[in-house]
Formats: sequence, structure tokens, C-alpha cells
Amino acid sequence: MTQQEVPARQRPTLEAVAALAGVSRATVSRVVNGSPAVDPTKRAAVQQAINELHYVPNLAARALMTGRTYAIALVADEPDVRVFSDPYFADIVRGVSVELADAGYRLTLAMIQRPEDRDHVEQYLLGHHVDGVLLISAHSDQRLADRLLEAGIPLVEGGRPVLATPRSRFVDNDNVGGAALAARLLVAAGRRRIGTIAGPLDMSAGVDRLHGFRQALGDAFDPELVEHANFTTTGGAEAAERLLRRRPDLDGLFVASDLMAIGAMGVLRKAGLRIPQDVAIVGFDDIVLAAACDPPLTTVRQQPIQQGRMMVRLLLERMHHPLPDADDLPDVGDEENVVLPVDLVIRESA
Amino acid sequence: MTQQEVPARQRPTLEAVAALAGVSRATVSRVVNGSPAVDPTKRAAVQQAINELHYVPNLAARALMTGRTYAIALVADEPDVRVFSDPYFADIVRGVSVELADAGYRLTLAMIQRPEDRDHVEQYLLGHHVDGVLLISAHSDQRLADRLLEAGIPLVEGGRPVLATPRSRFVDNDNVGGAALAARLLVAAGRRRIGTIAGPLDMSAGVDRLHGFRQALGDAFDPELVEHANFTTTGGAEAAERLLRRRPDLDGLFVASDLMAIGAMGVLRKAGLRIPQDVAIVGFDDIVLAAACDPPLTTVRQQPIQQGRMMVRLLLERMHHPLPDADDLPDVGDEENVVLPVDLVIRESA
DNA sequence: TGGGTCATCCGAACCGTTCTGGGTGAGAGC
DNA sequence: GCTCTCACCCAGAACGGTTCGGATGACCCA
Repeated sequence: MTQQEVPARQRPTLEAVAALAGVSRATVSRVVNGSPAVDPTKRAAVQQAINELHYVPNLAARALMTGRTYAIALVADEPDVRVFSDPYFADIVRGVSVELADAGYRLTLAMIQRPEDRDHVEQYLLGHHVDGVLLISAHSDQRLADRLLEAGIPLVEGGRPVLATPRSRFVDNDNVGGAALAARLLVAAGRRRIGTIAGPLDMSAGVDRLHGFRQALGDAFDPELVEHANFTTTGGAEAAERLLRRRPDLDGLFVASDLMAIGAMGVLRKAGLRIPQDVAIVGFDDIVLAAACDPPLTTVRQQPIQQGRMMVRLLLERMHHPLPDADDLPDVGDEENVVLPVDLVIRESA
Repeated sequence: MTQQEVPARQRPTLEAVAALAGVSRATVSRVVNGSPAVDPTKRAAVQQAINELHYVPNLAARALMTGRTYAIALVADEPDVRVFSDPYFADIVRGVSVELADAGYRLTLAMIQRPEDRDHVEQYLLGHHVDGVLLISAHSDQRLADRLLEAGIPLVEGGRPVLATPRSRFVDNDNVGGAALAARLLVAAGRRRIGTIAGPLDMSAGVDRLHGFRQALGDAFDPELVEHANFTTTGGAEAAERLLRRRPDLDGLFVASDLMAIGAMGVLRKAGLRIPQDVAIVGFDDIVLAAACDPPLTTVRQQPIQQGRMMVRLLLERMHHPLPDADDLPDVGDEENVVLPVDLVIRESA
């Protein structure tokens, strides 16, 4: 305790390594960056010196010279508190994290939680402090994306933007297909009066899931059996009440998120309806709790981790092969986007 | 579409701003950094030039010169997948994010999800690429923390480390107090055979909650009524089965996490026991779903967002007032740590 | 042996900041 | 009028890397 090593031990620099190895800075740099044009003997000497000094390159200096930061930003543009607590979002982050680590990039997380955050984040991103941006904005605000594209900063969005702009790429889950899966399951179970609690129409997940549902139902689709809510449990409960009041004869229900489904199940139970005997329910998301509900919730499973990974892949690809000077490429449309498949997890609620 | 602005517009530098404003680089730098020693006239000119050119300082260059990166890392050292999907963790991140944004720092997120991540992250942190580290490691692995402390990198931990080392600061929730609250509630409700499903003993949350429970119960504590599980729903269900098999006369249950509590509730229900009439249950965490259970779960609410914020505060404080050269300071013990209060959310399960 | 090729290495310039030491001018004091 | 002070500003040296042009030596061929 009384003994104390020198506290502010200077971190070794390229210069120091070079001196110890008896070569020039340039050679050390070449070794560090794996250039082939260096004599094996010297390479070994340099390696030895690096190990001895515990040399770690200074990223700031490197970034200054190369103009690349080896950092990418994951931006969550969503004032709604709920999103961040969503395990779905957490899984995207996990996927992003893994894939970036493998590619040798580091992850800067920026959350726009309050109005005043927006300008700061925008300034930051526009300042070329990161090499690329992953953007998750559930709602329809496209300003940030537009600015980034305009500034020529590589961008990939998570989830289909509600207003698709021509040059932004995205990775989405197959919301349309998943909703159709759910609807068809209810039909196959013999349900005739199938309703839905849809999400808000300013989110693509909301519109796409409703669209898939409607499409799969075809002529059987009944607008009177549609309610909207904001993807929360209480919102789901309220929507279920409205739906039930209007159509007590409901016998099947597709709910566009598990959270809402759980809210709805509570309401149905209180109304004395049995699940799935009286009303069969299918959710969306497959959150952890879906399996622990009573009864366990049949739902649509997405792949948020894969989504995160794929977003990184697309971004890196774009960064390494930046958009050719355009305007001779006719379109960079849908074929550059990715829609990940979803599947049905059949439990007991339907 | 055929029109196209010049793509690689150079970003303006200090030099450019200086030229436009008719001053030197140094003066611009002073303006940017808010130094008072600059003539109001010139300051205005510089501001004008900055706005005109949309100048944004190059952080890499600044970091190179100042030795400070204005970035701090949030490290989640937890191979267990579950942690990342935990809304609790997400809330910590939110708190951290807000507080860092206010302080003008940016957030680098590093997750140690796979064994091979560990070395990379360690290298990165040790390379002084961030000004400080926030560490969340639920389990007992202290190696990383030790290395960081040894290297003199400012560190604050989230949650009490199982083996408290003298120099690491932490911000924790009052697990002991919360468990005591729960136990006392059950006692006050007239329960006599109160059991607990505790967390694993290699996490401080596990040991502290058990400790608080045991302490509050005093002589009424019965070791036979203790089961352990790993904080998951299925783990909780299994533990409940074991407990019920051994002591079917159970009439009160404190479960050390809501996830486990939900698992346990399913088991109790299947066993034909009514909640709370036959068995009263108190959980811990107050996750979103606790309110949506059947019956709604009485539980202990923590303040993860506050925890995140507080971690940042402690870290910044330590960074700005680094540890005095020690060894004359007798101890930097508990008074530098923070334990946040928790409270009971009484619903219907107890 | 002389000249050319090639691999390898070095010195130096450069990236965009901050910061230091010194210089400039205006105003005050004598 | 001449210093002295002081506020302000500028030029230039860092910071720790990358990269470029050129130097060096080994090697080969005629």
C-alpha cells in the first residue's frame, strides 16, 4: 500500500517502439498495419518491442491522418421512452455489437430521448466523427436520414422508413408476411370473425402488419373489426375494450405486438371469454413473456439480432464500395434492402 | 436527379475559418473553446465565419492534442445473453446516455458477449481510447476491473462487486433494503411460512436480496424455505416446483426477480393455489409486465435510470478530481459509493 | 565490373487541433 | 514623451500516427 508505482507512466508511442527495435517509425507503422513489405527479421524485432512496451496505437492520431475513425454510430431516434426498454431494441444492439466487433469497428450509441438531444446528435454525426450511421427511427421523421444522406454519410436504417426515400437502405422484418401468417392461422382454426389490434399508422411496423393481415383475409376482412393502439400494454387493453364493445361476437384476434396482446388478454379474461376457446389470439414479436403468459401466447417471431448484424453488413459494404457517382445507375431500389423472414411460434392462445 | 453537387466537399478546418474571419487559427480556437480573452468584434467575425462554413471541430485532432477523447465506455461484461435483453439494463443505458449527453461526452458501448470479445475490449479500454469506463458485470469476475484500476483508468461499477476491491466505486440499488421491505410486507399480511426464491450467489443482487430477506425475517427465517434460481422465468418455475414439493404448506413467497416470480406464479396456479389468498407473492424489479400479470404483481421498484445517471456523475467527478496520490488517504471506502433507495409497489399479489 | 532492378527502409511532410512564448498596440503613469 | 502594463493576437511547435519520395543495399545480368 505504501509502495506505489509511478502513476503517470507515459504510454509508449511509435517513436519509442522504433527506438527500441532499432528501426524507423515508418517501419513500425508498416508492421502494425500488416504491410507485407517488411523484412521478417525486423518484423520480429518490432513485434518484440511492441510486446515489451505494451504498445497500443493511438486511434486519434490514426484517425487524424487517415480520415477514418473506425467508429460507427447507432442512433435511436425515438422520443418515446418505450422503445429503449424494448427487448427487441436490445437485441438489435447485441447483433450490431457482435458484427462490429468482428469487423474491428467500435460502436457509438446515440439516443435521441429529449428534443434538445436532436441537434447535438445531428451536429455530431454531420461532423464526420463516425464512418457510418445505423439509424433506428420507428416514427416517420425522415429529416435526420435526409440530412445524413445529403452529407454523403453512409447510412442504413433499421425498419422500413414510412416514406421510402430512394437512396436509404434498410433492413426490416417481414411484417407483412408475419401478419399474413397469423391471419391464416386464425382462419385455419375455423375462426370467422377475426379482428385485429393494429399499431399506429405512422410506423411502418403498424401499417405493414395491418396490410399483411388485411391482404391474407381477403374478402373476409371487416373494417369494423379493426382497432388501433400504440404498441403498449395499456393501449392494447383499451383497444380490446373498444373492439369488444362494438363486436362482442369476436372469435379471433390478431394483435400487432405481444405487449398489446397481453393487455388485450386481460380484458378478454375479465369479460369472461376463454382463450383460445372463445377467442383465439395471435401476437407479434415473441417477447420473453409471451411464453409465460396464461395461456402461453402464439405469436410471430422476428430476428432482431440478425437484423442488427445485417444492418452492419450492409453499412460496411456501402462504406467500402461507396455509391458510384450515381445518375447512371438507374435505381438503387429494393434489391439493396433486406427483409428478414419471420416465423410463427404456435403455443396455446391460438 | 441528373444534377449533382460536388460530392467530396472538403470539410472546413480551423485554418479556413481563420482565413475567412481574418484572424489566426489560435483565435478561432479560442472562440470555439469559449475563452474569454478575445475581442468581441473578432469573436463575432469568427462566429460568422463558422456559421458560414458550417465548421465542426475535428475531434480526432483535438483528442490528439489534448489527450482527452471526450468519450466514455459502457462495458457490459456478461456472457449471459439474458442480461442484454433485460429492460433493466436498457434503462441503465438510457440514464447513462442522458447524463453523458448533458456533460458533452459521447458513449461507446462495448459488450462482452463471447469469450473472444474479452481480449479485444480489454485492449481497447487499456489503450486510453476513452476517458473513463462504466462497468456492468453481474457476475463475480473482477479481472477486468482490476486491470483498469491498475492502469489508472477512471472506473465506476454498476452494482456492488461481489468482492469489493478497495478502489473501485459503484452505484447499486438497495437490494438488502428492498428484500427486507418485501419480507416485512408478507409478515404484516399475516403470512407464517414465508419462502424465497433467491438469485444465484455469485451475483451481489442474489446474495444481498437473500440477506435482506433473512435479516428482516429474523427468527422466522427457515432455511428449508429457500430455493435458488438464475433469475430467469423457467428457472423461477423450476425453483417454485422444488419449493412446493418440499413445503406444500407455503403461504408467502418473496421472489428475487419479477421474471422468476412470473414463472413461479404459473406453477402455483397449476398447483391449484390462489394468489394471494393461498400464497402471497412479492417480486423484485418492477418490470413492465409485472403490472400486466394475473394478478398484478406486488414488487420492489428500483431506479435503473437514476443508477445510470449516478454512475456517470461519479465517474465524471473522479475524472475531474482524480484520486490524490493515495497512501495518505486511509480509505476510499463506502462513503464514495452510492446505494439508491428502492420502494415497494403494492398491487394484488400480496 | 558496371549498370539496372527490386525489395526494403528512412527521413520528412502532413493531418487539424491546442498551447506556449513572444510580439503588437493602446492606454496609464511619470 | 517614454516607459510599463495589460489585453489581445499571431506564428510555430507540438501531438502520434500514415504515407510519399528518395536512398540504400543486395542481387542479377551482360
